[in-house]
Amino acid sequence: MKFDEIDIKLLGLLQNDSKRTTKEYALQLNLSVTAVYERIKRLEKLGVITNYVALVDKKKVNKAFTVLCHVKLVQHIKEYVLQFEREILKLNEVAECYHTSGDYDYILKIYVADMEEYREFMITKLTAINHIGSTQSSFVINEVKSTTEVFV
Amino acid sequence: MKFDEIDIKLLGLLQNDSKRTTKEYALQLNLSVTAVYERIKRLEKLGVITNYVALVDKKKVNKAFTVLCHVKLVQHIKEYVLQFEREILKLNEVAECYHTSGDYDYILKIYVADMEEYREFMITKLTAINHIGSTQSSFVINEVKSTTEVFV
DNA sequence: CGTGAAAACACTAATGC
DNA sequence: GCATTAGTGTTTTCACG
Repeated sequence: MKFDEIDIKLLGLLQNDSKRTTKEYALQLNLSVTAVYERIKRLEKLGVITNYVALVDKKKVNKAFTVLCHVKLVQHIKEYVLQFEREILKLNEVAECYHTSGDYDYILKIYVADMEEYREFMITKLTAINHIGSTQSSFVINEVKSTTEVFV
Repeated sequence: MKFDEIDIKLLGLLQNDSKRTTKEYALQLNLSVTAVYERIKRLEKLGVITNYVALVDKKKVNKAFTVLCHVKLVQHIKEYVLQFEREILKLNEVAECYHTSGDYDYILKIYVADMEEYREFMITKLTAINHIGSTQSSFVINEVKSTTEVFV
């Protein structure tokens, strides 16, 4: 897939604010409205842009307590892996879950209200999943950087 | 701040797809177009919805190699912390950076094309920052779950 | 890629429930 | 706080040059 300078700039703009008008993007890119419109449609059709979403302030909805939790399974049997992953998908508190190399098997990003809610989550939901060997929770002290933008 | 059931449903809808028409949301919520419109405006004004963005498929833009990098500083002096954080903000490859409790000081999410680009990033950009004690890279084998939604 | 025109939608406002 | 209606102005969308 080939992207020129304009595509890359446009992706940058759309990844930071998708609610502006095509006219505004056109002005910034020194193009006509249709040209921009067609580029956007092309990026959508190609699947480069997967969707458009609203971003929510965690503090305003009382989910400002972020935890990065490292999980190790007791064994790496396919059955255990699949079951763990299936269960994780059901947990709304888990925003992200990555199967990783290194000391732990999985790294999860979890949004809850506070420590109490996290405790509750750990006891009743996370460790309720079978085959978990150990967990190590890293509490987020400060969000230095947090962007959804993939820099092309 | 108070949110009723409808607000919560609406936030869920908008966090998953913000490009639908007010009419469509109205239908799903069994409300009129104006009612939904006013709720959205209220959520925006209150700062609950911070902005709207396009999400990009990392694979399609050749940034599918995700690394979670754990960073430890040599010392936790304010000056070192601030300098590190200031430098991190400049690195486009770093999508997220959290100051955390636990064994490491920071956990970073990094998007690059492949291992080679990661190596280059480590050498020329990350470890070029002063006061870094040690790093530990966890490579993402599989993205089990990845959502921008904050579950209210 | 640009122009121009029609269709769809966002937005505002007023009335009444 | 919501439904309905009506009206205006933008924006999206698309045929065509």
